[in-house]
Amino acid sequence: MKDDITPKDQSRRASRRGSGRPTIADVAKLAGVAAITVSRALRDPSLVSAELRAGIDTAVVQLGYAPDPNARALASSRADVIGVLVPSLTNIVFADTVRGIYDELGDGPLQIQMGNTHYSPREEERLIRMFLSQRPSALIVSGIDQTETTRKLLESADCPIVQIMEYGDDPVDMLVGFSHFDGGKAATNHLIEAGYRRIGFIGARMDPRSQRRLAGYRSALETAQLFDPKLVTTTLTHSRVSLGGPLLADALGKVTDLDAVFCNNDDLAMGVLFECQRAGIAVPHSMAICGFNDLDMMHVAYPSLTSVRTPRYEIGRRSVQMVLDRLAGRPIESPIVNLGFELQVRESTAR
Amino acid sequence: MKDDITPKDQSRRASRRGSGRPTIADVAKLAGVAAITVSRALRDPSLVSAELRAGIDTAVVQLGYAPDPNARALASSRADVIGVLVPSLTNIVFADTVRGIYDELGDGPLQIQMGNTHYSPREEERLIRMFLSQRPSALIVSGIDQTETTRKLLESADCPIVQIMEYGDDPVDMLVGFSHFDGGKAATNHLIEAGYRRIGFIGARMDPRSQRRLAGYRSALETAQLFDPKLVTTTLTHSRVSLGGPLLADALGKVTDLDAVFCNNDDLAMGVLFECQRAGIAVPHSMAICGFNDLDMMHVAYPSLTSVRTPRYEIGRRSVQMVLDRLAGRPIESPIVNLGFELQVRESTAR
DNA sequence: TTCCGTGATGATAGCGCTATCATGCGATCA
DNA sequence: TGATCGCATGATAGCGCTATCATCACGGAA
Repeated sequence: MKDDITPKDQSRRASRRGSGRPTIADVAKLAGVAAITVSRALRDPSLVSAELRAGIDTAVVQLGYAPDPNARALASSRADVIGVLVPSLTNIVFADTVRGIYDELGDGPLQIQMGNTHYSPREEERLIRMFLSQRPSALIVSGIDQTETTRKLLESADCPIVQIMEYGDDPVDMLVGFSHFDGGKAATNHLIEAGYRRIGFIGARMDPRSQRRLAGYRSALETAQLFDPKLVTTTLTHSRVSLGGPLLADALGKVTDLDAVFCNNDDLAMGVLFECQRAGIAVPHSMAICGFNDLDMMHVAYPSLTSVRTPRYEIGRRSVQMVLDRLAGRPIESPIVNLGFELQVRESTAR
Repeated sequence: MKDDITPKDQSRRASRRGSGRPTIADVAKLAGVAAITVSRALRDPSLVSAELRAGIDTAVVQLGYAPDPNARALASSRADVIGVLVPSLTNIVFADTVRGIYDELGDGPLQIQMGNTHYSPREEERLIRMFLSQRPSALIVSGIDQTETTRKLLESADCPIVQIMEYGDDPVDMLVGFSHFDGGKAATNHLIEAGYRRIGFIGARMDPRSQRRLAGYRSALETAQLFDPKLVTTTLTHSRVSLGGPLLADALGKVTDLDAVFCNNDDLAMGVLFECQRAGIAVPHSMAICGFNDLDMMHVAYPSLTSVRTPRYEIGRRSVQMVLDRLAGRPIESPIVNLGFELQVRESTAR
């Protein structure tokens, strides 16, 4: 067993470098064709006759050959990588979207390179520069509020770009999302129609999407002549369930007759619910609660919580579809896709 | 504005291929040194004299040069990429861990390539093969239950490997995690000590870690002579808050005098709490609830929920530290790190 | 003085793959 | 029948970078 060196090992051993793994040249030799033919057979079998293809496939299996993505990327100046930029990895909203992206990509050749911007436009710019140096096949970025420099970088990148999560009319290239303004407005209108009059807004980490939801909330209240700046309670710290209670307390400190809250997201809504339970505030009679995103927990909470269902997972899938269509040269129906949202009315807002 | 072609563009235009971006050769020419010197200055400035370094840095900035990671990987047969394999992207446990990994890597040269195994060992094997074809700098994989083939693949990979999330004495290379068996046992012992006697187990998607928590639960109950197979209620579907209620109902159908449940994770525990509220079951008097992981929501729930706090984020950071130490040739204190857990006793288990 | 070691720099030759152009061959057309 | 075309295959030359070895200047030891 100790001298079982294969011929390949020996030839490799003589060379100075190399990985020891079979290369396209090894496959070519075994199959009795030129390396370039193997390359073609692997990338697009229709370019090679059936006989050669069979021989090549056999050789590939026999050697356990796997193409080197780095060599491929260098030679073709195009990496089989999609860069994905999200502001947070732990925010379930983006986690769902990223899951949609992975699912839609399946076990195809495209890999994902993920970047976490931590809600920082500067960090986003740095990551985009870094990603572009790899010549990705496409870039998927969150939001539409890039810095001017970032936008120029994206515009001059020669690959498909998809901006996700938001709706807007001036994407760098393609866009898929929904209107946060409309979502905030719809939720607030629902509370108004349900008969609530002192409707607060509770928000954490006021990123651009949160700001737009707030703007929608404000627009609805102003139309109904119910807006009051004191109704708005926000903080810059990142959102979490345990922030809901303190923010509600803040809000009640400013507006004692508060009878409803539109929470910037479901975590806060859940925290508000717990705080109400603890403080003995009846939901929905004394306090209505509406969340945003409609996470799974919302419909089982007691009382069940009204929320705005957002198409997070679908956004991920759709963005990849658009990228794949573009890469395959297929026509894109529309470069701007609005996937909408759906208000889920439940016990927490039924007076 | 239409004829503003720079000299670089013109020379590039003459060549058949190329990206149009400045290369190391451009920097070298501008700085008046050889390409290899630029390469050295970029990778390890101490190899190059201060004067040359200054000139090179200037040229880099002036040209906006960024190294091509693909070319680098090809030439050095080592990509600046760490492969990370997790079973789920939306499970907050892994999201926290991945966040720790990203945070510890910071803006260093190493990138992350993430793979989602969907709790499938076969998929894990496929992804590891794919990752290895890139010659990653390191691999971080979840759990210790790889297939035999996968384990061999990992053992023969010539890069650091860290298995995370679990504790065991036979890692492929390095390991950082904690004992799920002990966690399950500690939680169950707490319930026993608190005076509960009919303690159920509720679990979803019984992956290996869940199985070990169940084994810990069972061990504790058997020691106390309280075990009864009917106490265990599990399902294979993936865990979510809305599964807690139905599972509790199942459990109560089998064991009418159930007085406590140890939930496989916090989502289920939260679902169980809501179901109790809805069904009018007093927590903790008639039903104790204990979760696992101690997500943020647990301590603000009403009543607050007992849980086992797990070092998810820290596992991510530590795994990267171990990888970086190894890559830098620094000594590793111990290849096996047990980060432990901490039982957080709250209202939901205080009879 | 001679020699060798050391450290900085350079020349060369790939890494494994693919873009590009060249070749050969049979089919098609006037 | 010869010109022409399309198609399958091959030869060649890089993609942008780094491993390896070569070179050179300098300083200290013998």
